[in-house]
Amino acid sequence: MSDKKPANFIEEIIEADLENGLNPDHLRFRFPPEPNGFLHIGHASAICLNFGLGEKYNKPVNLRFDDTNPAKEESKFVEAIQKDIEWLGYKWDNLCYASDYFQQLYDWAIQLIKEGKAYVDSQSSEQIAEQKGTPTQPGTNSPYRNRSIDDNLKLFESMKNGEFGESEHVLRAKIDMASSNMLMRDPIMYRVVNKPHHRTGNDWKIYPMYDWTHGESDYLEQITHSFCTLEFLPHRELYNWFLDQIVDKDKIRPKQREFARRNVSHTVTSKRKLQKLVDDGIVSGWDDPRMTTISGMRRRGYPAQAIRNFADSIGIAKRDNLVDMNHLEYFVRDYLNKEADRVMAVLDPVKLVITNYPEGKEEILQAENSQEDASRGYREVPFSKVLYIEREDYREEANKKFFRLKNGKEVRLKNAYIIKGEGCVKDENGVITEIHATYDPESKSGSGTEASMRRVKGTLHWVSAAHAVPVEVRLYDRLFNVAQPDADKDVDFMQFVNKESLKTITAFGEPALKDLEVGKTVQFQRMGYFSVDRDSTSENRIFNRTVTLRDTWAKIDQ
RNA sequence: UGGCCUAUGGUGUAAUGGUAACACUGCGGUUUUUGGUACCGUCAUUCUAGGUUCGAGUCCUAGUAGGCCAACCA
Repeated sequence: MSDKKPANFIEEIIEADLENGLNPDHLRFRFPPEPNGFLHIGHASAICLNFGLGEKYNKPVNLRFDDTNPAKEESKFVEAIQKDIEWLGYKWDNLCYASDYFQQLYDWAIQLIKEGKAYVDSQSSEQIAEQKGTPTQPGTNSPYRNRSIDDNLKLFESMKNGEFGESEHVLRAKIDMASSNMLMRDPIMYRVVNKPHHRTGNDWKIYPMYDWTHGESDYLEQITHSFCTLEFLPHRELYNWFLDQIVDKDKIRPKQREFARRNVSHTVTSKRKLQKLVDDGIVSGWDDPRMTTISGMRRRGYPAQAIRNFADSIGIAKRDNLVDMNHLEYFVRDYLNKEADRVMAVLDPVKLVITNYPEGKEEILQAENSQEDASRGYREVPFSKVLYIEREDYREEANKKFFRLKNGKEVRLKNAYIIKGEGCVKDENGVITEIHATYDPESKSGSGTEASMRRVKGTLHWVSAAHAVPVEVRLYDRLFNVAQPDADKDVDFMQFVNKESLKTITAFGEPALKDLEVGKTVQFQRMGYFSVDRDSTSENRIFNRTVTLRDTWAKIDQ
């Protein structure tokens, strides 16, 4: 039993089982992905649930690949999925594959046939579908339902031996064609698939269906609690029926329970839709930083811990939900605020000339790496007469709500001096090409002088023009401009793609940017968090905007 | 025109028959060498109608709304 109060109904189920005599030493969970695609934010929630349970109770969690359909599955997904789970920071106990159980499943199927509980149906899939009925109408029995056990055995073996083509025969459980649960209407247990399997090669010509495989796999691994999403709720009856046929009373009987899938706004997670975004070139691939795949979020610079904190915070329940993307972003900022070093980079540069600063003079200033954590120390930043600042940080005139640089008013250059706006130079189109300011030599940051302590409302980031490092910056925004792009089945989700979800610019950064390694995330002060992309070369650093800072000025300015 | 699941602020979750709580967002404010962070304040008669009870968000009934179920997918 856990020392903590149950956080949700899933934990309550576990606690109740423990109180009713389940030996806590037997607790075991599993995460069972199908290796037919990349993991996304929805999977991340399920991973955090199952592996989180393992951590909470200090009990093992298996990673099991549900690889029963060689037509869709590939080993590259097996590898990608493992990488994603490891990146999230979880460790599985046993690495399992449903395909490891093919022989056992086959043997049990033979047993069911011998007990008269399964039969070979030789109709087309259309005929079988027709007899299945509808949710409001009962089904009818297959003409092959009462085939002799011997015939069933022989046919099933022939299926296994590859003597039939796909769809000629299937093995069905004999349950109840009139059940109100469609899944109990003689569900298919095996079908012929003429494709090599990524692990078993050509050993098998028949492959077990999900329902026949999943519960039995849980049983073989002695999983106590098998948690899945709500759409599997009707499968529970069948899960239990299959277990009833083979379970040994002295062993753990796994229990399936269901929770509501957790959805995040402004994104899609269906494999088909993600593929479409890739195929249409809307994104650069499955790990494009705009994708809410785990690999995409990793590349974007989202910390694994932020995703875990997010999953933890949204909880788990049974009602439909749509969690706002800004909730996820909150945890990204929350984590990065504490963990990311600060640097200065100017995204939309305009020249600032300090007119009273000596020509040719250079100073090396000390800049703190983090206001949140002094122990992270200081770095050196060069200062000189000509700098770059953000174009939006200067106005010739502005009201007093604008506390950035304007003519005749003072502002502080972060880690440097207090300056006063003196004017600007414009080109023939009226575009500002150069801003002029004077500095107060007594006001150097950290000097301890009275002038340096002067209270000035605005603080700007800057980069020395002569020392500026040009870097490519990819400004990412939400991929969709509506909360639920796929809410309406009759409306194409593609029309909600945000055309401005990526803007690529060249920014000027302080020299320290050159040394950041791929995957490192820093805060560009006042601008947001940026992560070094793997497309970077030694000459050209490329930064992905992970997330902006909260920006109350942007709202005021509107 | 069947069966099953669900319904608590803008969003997500909690309250296990006894004063509707927490987080995010929004709004207002304090602090600040990031208009960031931190901190403070503020935003709900729990889908509707009946019933049980001293007492109902919680239990019961009916309604309403949303979701799931008719792949040889998982």
